[in-house]
Amino acid sequence: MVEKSASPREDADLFEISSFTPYLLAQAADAQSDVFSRNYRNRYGMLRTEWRVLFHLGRHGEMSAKEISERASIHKTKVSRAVRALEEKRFLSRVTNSEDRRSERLSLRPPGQEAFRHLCRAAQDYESALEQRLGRQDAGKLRDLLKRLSRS
Amino acid sequence: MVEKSASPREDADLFEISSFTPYLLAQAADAQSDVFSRNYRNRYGMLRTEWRVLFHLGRHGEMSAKEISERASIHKTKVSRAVRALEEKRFLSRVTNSEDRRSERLSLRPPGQEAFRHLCRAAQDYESALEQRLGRQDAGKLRDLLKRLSRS
DNA sequence: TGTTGTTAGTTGCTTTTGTAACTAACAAGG
DNA sequence: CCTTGTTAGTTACAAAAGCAACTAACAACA
Repeated sequence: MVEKSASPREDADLFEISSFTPYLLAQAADAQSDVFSRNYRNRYGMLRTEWRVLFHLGRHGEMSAKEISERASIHKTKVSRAVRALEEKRFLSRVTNSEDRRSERLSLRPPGQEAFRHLCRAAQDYESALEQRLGRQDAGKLRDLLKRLSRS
Repeated sequence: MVEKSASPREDADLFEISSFTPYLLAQAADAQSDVFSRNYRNRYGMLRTEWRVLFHLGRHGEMSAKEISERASIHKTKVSRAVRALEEKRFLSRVTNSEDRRSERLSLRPPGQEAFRHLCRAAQDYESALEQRLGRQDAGKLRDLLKRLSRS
């Protein structure tokens, strides 16, 4: 037993990518958004940004595109396109804000509210399944750690 | 104090998107890859998939595109494009496998090895900073949880 | 008013990703 | 040898994201 591996570098210099956090994050994010959002897309034909916008409008009520953009940290061009898509699906209505005619008050129409309720149920089911898988404690810990990471 | 909020839905039906795991994952993944990979891109002009491929070749030595694709769970078309880009930067060489001429043996050239070493150092620095921020215990816990999530 | 600077939102263009179809090489059986 | 089926890798096309430039509305002030 002279050599343990045929790796091209000394072990001291090696770094295991499979434990590299940004890599793990990307991997996990892909895996989970596949599980959830792909599913969701099939049902309502919505893209990820669209259901994020829907989520915010459903949860917090009438607001402007700017507010959504800030709250959700989504770039304004993405919000703009998502709003248009949701309007075309008749999920929301836009009314020019009379106080400041540059902006519009966005709000969910009944079909949008229905989709929001359905989305909430799906999200809750998803979280329950996750807690089953990771355990209640660890699922909570994960959310906590991810929140801390996002603030940077 | 009659109403606590002007939300359009009953609280019982509400679901807080800011605690929704797939959403938190996407947010955190974006934030962290910004911190790391954007930085890295500037230095070597590489995209995320490119340095992932580089990582695998540097760490495990000569292998085929197929093997990279399997080990790293990257779709073969992405690997194909990354390999071409790395070849154009003269970071790797491709030699047709004489055993099976459909595939090629890929290996890092000196500049690629240099980039790999630099990447390892940067990744280690990144992880150190993360451990400082989250604490050693929690950083480890995070990696552990993310690994469990990826297996699905 | 008119000028300058800022903000909300949209549009156009370029880069990147995802998907499906394709080529070339192989393998097994007739 | 000639099918038939499979595999490694590439290419072409469509969907999506990122970025910069643009329009319209506002605000402050000479």
